[in-house]
Amino acid sequence: MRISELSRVTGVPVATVKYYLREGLVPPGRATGATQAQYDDSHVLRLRLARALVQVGGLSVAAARDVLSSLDAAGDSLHLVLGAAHSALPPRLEEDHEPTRALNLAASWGWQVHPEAPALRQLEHALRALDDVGAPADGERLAQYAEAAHRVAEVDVAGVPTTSPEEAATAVVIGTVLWEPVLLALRRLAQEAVSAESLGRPLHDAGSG
Amino acid sequence: MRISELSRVTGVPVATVKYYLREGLVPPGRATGATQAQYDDSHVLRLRLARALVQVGGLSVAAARDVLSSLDAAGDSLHLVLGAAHSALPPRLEEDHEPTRALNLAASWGWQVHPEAPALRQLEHALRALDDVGAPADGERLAQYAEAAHRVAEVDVAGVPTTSPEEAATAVVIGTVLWEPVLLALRRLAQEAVSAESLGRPLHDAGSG
DNA sequence: CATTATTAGAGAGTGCTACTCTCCAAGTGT
DNA sequence: ACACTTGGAGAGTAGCACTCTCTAATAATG
Repeated sequence: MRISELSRVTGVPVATVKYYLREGLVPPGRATGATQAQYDDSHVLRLRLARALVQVGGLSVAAARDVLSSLDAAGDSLHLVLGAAHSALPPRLEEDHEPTRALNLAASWGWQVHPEAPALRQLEHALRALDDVGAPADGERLAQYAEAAHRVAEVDVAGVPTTSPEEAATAVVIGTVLWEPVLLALRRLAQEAVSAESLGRPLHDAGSG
Repeated sequence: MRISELSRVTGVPVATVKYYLREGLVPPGRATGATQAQYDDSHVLRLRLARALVQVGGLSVAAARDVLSSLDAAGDSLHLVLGAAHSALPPRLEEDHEPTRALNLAASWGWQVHPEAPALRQLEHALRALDDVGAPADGERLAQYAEAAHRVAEVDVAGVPTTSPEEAATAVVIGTVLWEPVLLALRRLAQEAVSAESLGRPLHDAGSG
């Protein structure tokens, strides 16, 4: 197919497809002439994945490129793919501190993590932000969060197919990046539901009594 | 204190403090003249909260203003504060579909949610993105996620103080927006830990066998 | 073969956001 | 008195994700 059909099938504007092509999110089509190229189903899938990483996963175009290219070159290790995905995910921290607290917490839960893991710094950053705001994280709440996170992570890892390295790598990226918004949406939904039954009504009624 | 001290104490550049003042994230100081104003501890706290919402929570300046102002006018209902926080949180969806699947799921778990809840549309959007990418969400995984999300939400709601409406409202915002990155970081950390023990080693070894 | 539409590719332009800089009269500290 | 700081507002900047424009080459059609 040509670029206009690729655009029509995916719903991504032609100009944007060209932009993604230029930025390397999508590999070039098979050139059949100086001003002509052919695209196939793999381009369709790749473009959709790129689009989802950017629009749903919240990755910048540059970050999405990194993740997608790690996906190409990753028959070797799924850890590299996971690392690439983690490095690409927001938030992007400009100033970072030594993740001492985060390391201690991870150790206290028996989690074996690389000391340079971006998630460690993200956790440290988030914890310090809670301090600054006058609401430091308490251990109990953190432990509950950690347990929930661990449960989810187990599901994530269990969901990775062992059929082929390519499929596995793609599944890791999807599981890491695209399931994240699912988790956030579910948390917010659950907050609503829980607050409706345990906070909303009592507080509403308590207003006059 | 004057603006330069406010800046020094919080680590936010004077120019940025002025910008936040202009945008209404931080209330004006008590004017003592045409070119002089006094700020106090409440301004310090407010500035830190604004900064955290923007830099850690990922809110836009406009969204942070909305959340913070809902916080001011919310002795009435914590639901309004929660709703404001949820509406302000990314991702910002431009095109949205009817959240039929999300509604069904919520109902199937017995979650009572408002049909117009932003989180519903976010969930619907995320589910469709998974479809597009050729990896539709399976019910089992969703159920596991939902259970984890529900557990976290219960902790969130339980952590809201009942001392005063102001404190409660602030706690809701902090719990919703600033604990979100904590959860994400923990999930990524757990993914690393779990994948190291159950994916990494086997796959590494299997490379040659 | 003539004509019209489409295309690849690259450069430039746009709209938006979050700052950051510049100014200046008014006020402060010594 | 006089250098220095401040509040406030307007203008400028940088980065990002597109989006438009242009050109020569090709495809489609009669």
